[in-house]
Amino acid sequence: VMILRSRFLDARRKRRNFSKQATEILNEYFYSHLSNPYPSEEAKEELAKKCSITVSQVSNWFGNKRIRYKKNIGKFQEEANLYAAKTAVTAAHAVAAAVQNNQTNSP
Amino acid sequence: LSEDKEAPCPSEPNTPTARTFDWMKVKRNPPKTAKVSEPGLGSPSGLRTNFTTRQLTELEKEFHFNKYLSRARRVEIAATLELNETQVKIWFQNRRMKQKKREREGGRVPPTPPGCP
DNA sequence: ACTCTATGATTGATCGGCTT
DNA sequence: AAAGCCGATCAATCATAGAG
Repeated sequence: VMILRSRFLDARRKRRNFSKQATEILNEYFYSHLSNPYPSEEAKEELAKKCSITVSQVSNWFGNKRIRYKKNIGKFQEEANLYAAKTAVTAAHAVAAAVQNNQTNSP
Repeated sequence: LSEDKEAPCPSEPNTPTARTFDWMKVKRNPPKTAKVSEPGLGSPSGLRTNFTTRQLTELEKEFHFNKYLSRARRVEIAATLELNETQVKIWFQNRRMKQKKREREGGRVPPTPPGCP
């Protein structure tokens, strides 16, 4: 029975927490998209690059975050308010800037 | 300014931030492992089946032989390992996804990157 | 040093969409 | 109409890193 556990004991063993900065970026995205925290493949790639982690790790992070968030919304209330206030506006401005930048550009 | 498009708030129209969106309400149906018409076998409970080492070893062996299973082969495997055909089918599906994920992300980087004490 | 919580990864199984 | 596959996700769990 216990030997059945030895089935794994592989990668899952040596785990490293992401850098404080990476977590910051992921949380900013999560809370600024709380209405629909499902980044597209492209968004995941971008986040992965910014965080210096793999796309799979980004997927794992969002998967865990979503499940754990809805499991106990109250526990994340503070964090939610913190990031929502800090990034919501910034995100909107970023989008506007991107659109404008896209228009004035012609490669 | 205009508001966003989504705002499914059933109750509690209050709360400045952190509203309840529908993705937070998503609930998955419990696993239907085993058939109701097949008594005495497997586990009718809606619990996640824990595959034994023997089962995993056999499945893995078969996978290396064929990435895809034929109906006949699936029936054989299922009988031998005491699993549903569905479980075997799903296992192969997940295994293929896992394989693809590895190939995609196996873009070596661990040869000599960070510390190696 | 130890107990308890936070967190990354794994995986059997589900959901929706598309193909055969 | 039905069954299989894909891609994404869920949900429970494992094992470890970190807080107290």
